[in-house]
Amino acid sequence: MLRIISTEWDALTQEPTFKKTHFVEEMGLMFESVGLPRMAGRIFGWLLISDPAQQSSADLAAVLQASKGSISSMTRLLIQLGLIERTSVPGDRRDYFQVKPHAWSHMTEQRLAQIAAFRQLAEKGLDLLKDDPPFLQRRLREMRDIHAFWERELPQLNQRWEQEQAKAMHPEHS
Amino acid sequence: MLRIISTEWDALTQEPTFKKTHFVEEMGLMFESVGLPRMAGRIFGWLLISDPAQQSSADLAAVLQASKGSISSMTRLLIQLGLIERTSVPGDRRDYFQVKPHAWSHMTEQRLAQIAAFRQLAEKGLDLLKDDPPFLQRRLREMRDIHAFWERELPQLNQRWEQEQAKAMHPEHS
DNA sequence: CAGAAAGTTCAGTAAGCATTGAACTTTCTG
DNA sequence: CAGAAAGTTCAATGCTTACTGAACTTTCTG
Repeated sequence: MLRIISTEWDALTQEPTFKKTHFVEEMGLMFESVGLPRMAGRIFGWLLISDPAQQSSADLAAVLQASKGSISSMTRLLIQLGLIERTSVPGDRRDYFQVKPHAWSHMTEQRLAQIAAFRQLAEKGLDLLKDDPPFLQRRLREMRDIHAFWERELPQLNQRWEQEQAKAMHPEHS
Repeated sequence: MLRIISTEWDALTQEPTFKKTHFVEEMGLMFESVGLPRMAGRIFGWLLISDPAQQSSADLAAVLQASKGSISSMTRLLIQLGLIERTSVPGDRRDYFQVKPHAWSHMTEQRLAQIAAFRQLAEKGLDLLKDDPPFLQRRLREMRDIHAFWERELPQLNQRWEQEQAKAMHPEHS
């Protein structure tokens, strides 16, 4: 049996190359640094470089050496975060997962919700200090104002990104 | 002994009011939701509403019911994050902590570093797929492009904020 | 409808990390 | 310089939470 051993031909074997494993692990660490489970990062990382782009639970479990249960709960989390989606194929009992197009805009919305929460908390704090001298309120005013600023500007920026994307898709309209 | 019991007069007793405790706890949860230790959030929360704005380690330990060790390591973390700073008073052995002015701009820089890391990781991934058909590369191109976009735009937005702030401080120059 | 394959749930385990408390170091004071 | 107060470090602990594996449910096939 001839077996081609190369970092380039792993599409044939569907075994992750050393470099690809490394990429997957890096994404795992990245997710951890943002406070998300490492395994969620691994799954997302693999779905970014896998061939084909759609991978079943069994595929993921095999490649990432993880249990079915872990794959199940982490894919659920990733779907909830809006980073991946589930696709099904007629005549195939299995579900497939793939990274969701425009996943990152969705991430921006999540971020925005966080910013809004911080602004609201700052306002609660200001209410507690409403009878205190202004210089004691400064800390909280700064917190409130900058978050209100981001809350105002980020959606606009996101919109601009989406417009630019649309333009890049139809360059003949420019 | 006459003891004034009121939610408004706690500046005299330096005991946190129920509402203030609640604020502190909320900030703790907020920090957790961003992947930071809850105690760091509590400290930061208290420093946002304390009177005076400067608080010693002993103050923090007493108000937050935490150990000296915990205060020590969490203040170190907050300083490293750029959220608080240490101030010393001549003729006073103690160190005081206070929220750092413009702390949030510093947070933006941290965020920017994260975005840059994501863009770089996307580029690593693209390199792994450089011999694959373009449609397999799309996932990573999108990730790379949007992060490059934020990397370009966020600093500008931050600059605009700082300018607006400077203007608000010297309205006579407008 | 029986059997099998796919997927989910959940109790138990393991690992990581915040937190404590005690020992240690540093810094100031009389 | 001795003593005390402030602050840091670090080993041990407890808690949270990711992860596993087995039992269970669902969905498809012959």
